[in-house]
Amino acid sequence: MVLTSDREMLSLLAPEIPEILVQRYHILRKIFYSAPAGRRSLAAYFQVGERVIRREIEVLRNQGLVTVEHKGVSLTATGRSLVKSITPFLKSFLGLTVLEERLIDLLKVKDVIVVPGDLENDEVVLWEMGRAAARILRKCLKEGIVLAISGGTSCAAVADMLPETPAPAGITVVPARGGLGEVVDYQANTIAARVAQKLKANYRLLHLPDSLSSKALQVLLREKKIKEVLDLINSAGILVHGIGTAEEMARRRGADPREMERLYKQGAVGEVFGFFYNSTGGVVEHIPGLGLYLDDLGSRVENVIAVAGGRRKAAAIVAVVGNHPHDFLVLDEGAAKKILELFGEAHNNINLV
Amino acid sequence: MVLTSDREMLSLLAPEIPEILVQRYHILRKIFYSAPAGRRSLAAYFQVGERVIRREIEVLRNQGLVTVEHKGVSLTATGRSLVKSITPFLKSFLGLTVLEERLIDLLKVKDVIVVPGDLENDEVVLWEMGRAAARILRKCLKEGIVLAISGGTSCAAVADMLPETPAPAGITVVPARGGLGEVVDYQANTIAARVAQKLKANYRLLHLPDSLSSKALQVLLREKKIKEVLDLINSAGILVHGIGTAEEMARRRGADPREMERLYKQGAVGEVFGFFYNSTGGVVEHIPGLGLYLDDLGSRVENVIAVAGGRRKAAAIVAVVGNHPHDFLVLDEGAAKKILELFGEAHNNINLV
DNA sequence: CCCTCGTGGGTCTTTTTTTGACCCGTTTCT
DNA sequence: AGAAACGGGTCAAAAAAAGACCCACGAGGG
Repeated sequence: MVLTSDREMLSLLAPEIPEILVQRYHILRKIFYSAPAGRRSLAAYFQVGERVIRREIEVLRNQGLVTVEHKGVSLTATGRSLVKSITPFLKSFLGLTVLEERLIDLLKVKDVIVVPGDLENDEVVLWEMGRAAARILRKCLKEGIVLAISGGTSCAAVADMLPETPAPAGITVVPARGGLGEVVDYQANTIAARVAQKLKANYRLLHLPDSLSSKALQVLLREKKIKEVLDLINSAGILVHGIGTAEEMARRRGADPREMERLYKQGAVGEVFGFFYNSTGGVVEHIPGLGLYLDDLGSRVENVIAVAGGRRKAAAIVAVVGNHPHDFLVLDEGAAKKILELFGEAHNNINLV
Repeated sequence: MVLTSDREMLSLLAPEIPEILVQRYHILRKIFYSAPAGRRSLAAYFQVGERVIRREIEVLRNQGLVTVEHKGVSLTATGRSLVKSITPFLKSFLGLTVLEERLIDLLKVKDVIVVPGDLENDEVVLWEMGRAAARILRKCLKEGIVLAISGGTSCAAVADMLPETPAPAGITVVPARGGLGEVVDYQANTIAARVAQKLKANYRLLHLPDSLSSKALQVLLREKKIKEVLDLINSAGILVHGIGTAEEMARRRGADPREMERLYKQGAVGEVFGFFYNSTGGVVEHIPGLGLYLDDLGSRVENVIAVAGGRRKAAAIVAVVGNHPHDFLVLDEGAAKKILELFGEAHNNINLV
């Protein structure tokens, strides 16, 4: 037998390590995002005994990674830098590197970032995905480029996690589509504005609902102001978007039972921008809307960053990303593993907390 | 704070790891060298409870690294390959890489290999040093070259650990000096013969005691057979030698108390080939002998490999190697750390079993 | 202002793990 | 044949981990 990586050696020699490492990292990461954090709340969060957390905190404090005050536990500078920089290493530990490579291969995309954890069990994963996507986003930024960003919690996380460091000049941020849903924080307009603010960039908004009758569309397209924004959107050089499950998105768009049934029969599993995709990546339905018009997503846009997490989105991710020339995909471990399951692949990875 | 290596990160996140790792590796290594090994003998060897070993063995067996039969515990193929290939990784874990770099810098040698463990506590370390030196030796072998090797336990270990894989043709192995001491296994002649056998090379022996009167020397030098061997020795392209402490070597050479006193007063700490070095590397005494005549060791020899281990040899190693253009130095962790102590350097490394 | 809530810390008991100390049957080598 | 060494089993002691609780403190809200 040939031992390839240091990680393998370590796991072989000390099989108990990965678990410890992962748990501790998760705790550290949680503290990173929600400091100051209390013992009890952490314990509740990870669904373990308080004493367990207590012990871990003690270790971490001895290591100088956290400080513990009356307000709760926070990270030291070392701790913060550890959370930020440990990912590549931890990833190899969790077998995420392997996951990423498999997904790049299966989905034919440029790059895949798998964030450790499961969005559905651990809200921190969402922020982590946001950070990962934000990192990619920043690398794609060029002077004078137009950045289109869609709505949803994933894109909101990207906006949240985007650092406020200086960006190239002349960037314009636009929402990829019109308004959808009720929560203002998750609407494309809101997110676009927040991103623009962080990048110190200009932004234009689309003050319209996403779903309109064809007639209304025709009228609005003649509006100069709206036309301008739409042109901007369609000249975007970067696109950041989430991915929805067909069912959920149909419901959110207020589809009636008949429409739902039709979608189901057509095998729709994923949705982006009002396009419903079946599992082989075909568009089965299209809700007319204002904004990015792409039946082949990303063919015109140079950099597309898709962000989605959670096991339940696995099929949707495959449907949407797997058959389009997306450049980047950011997802979580849960979704990544589920996708491999869908492809009938075994993944003998370390199972974690 | 900037985190440089994965090892640092791991040690920071899980400080209990290194210890586990090192202990388990040491056990594995011991089994590697003395399989089949019994629980009780291992426990006695490492001076821990039998049950501790038992538990470790269980883990290792679950990992498929060892098999346990009635004869004792042995390594599986995986286990063997682990022991052989883990060294670089483990070294970084033990901070040995740092040690090596410091020593290269301090002693001004081409390369330093530090073997984990302490020769004085763990006999396995000797074999490990032998293996390390043998590896270097094999790399230096070229067709038609003359290899001179001296006596002592260290060089014997090199001979033992030398694999019997095919070597370049036309190699001649010679003892670096005449006979010394009583144990035939550790005499240069014996070792040279064993090395030659393993390399399937020719060898010539020096059937003479190392210490002779000047008169006898003169006579013998005129002997053609002896002259031939001596010429061979002095045309050596590779030299493998151990390093002795001045005190020990003087005693072994049968020095009387007066001579001992003189050596002590002259500050002799190290010995090689009858040359006694003080701590600054000066030759303070020279016992005339037959063989390699080098007051500047290695000036004519292309590749010199010095092998020595144990804390008590630290000063000797510095004296001998530190001031000569030796190419390679193989030593153990104990000696390496002691040397840094001698140089007044702190070494905050992981302390092990 | 007090009162509540969440915080870290202390302490006790229970549970689990680890370790020590045996003994036993078998194999191996002398 | 017999001694020595092997793995394995077992039980009790010890240690470590975890659970459960209470306390004093301080921030924030009524």
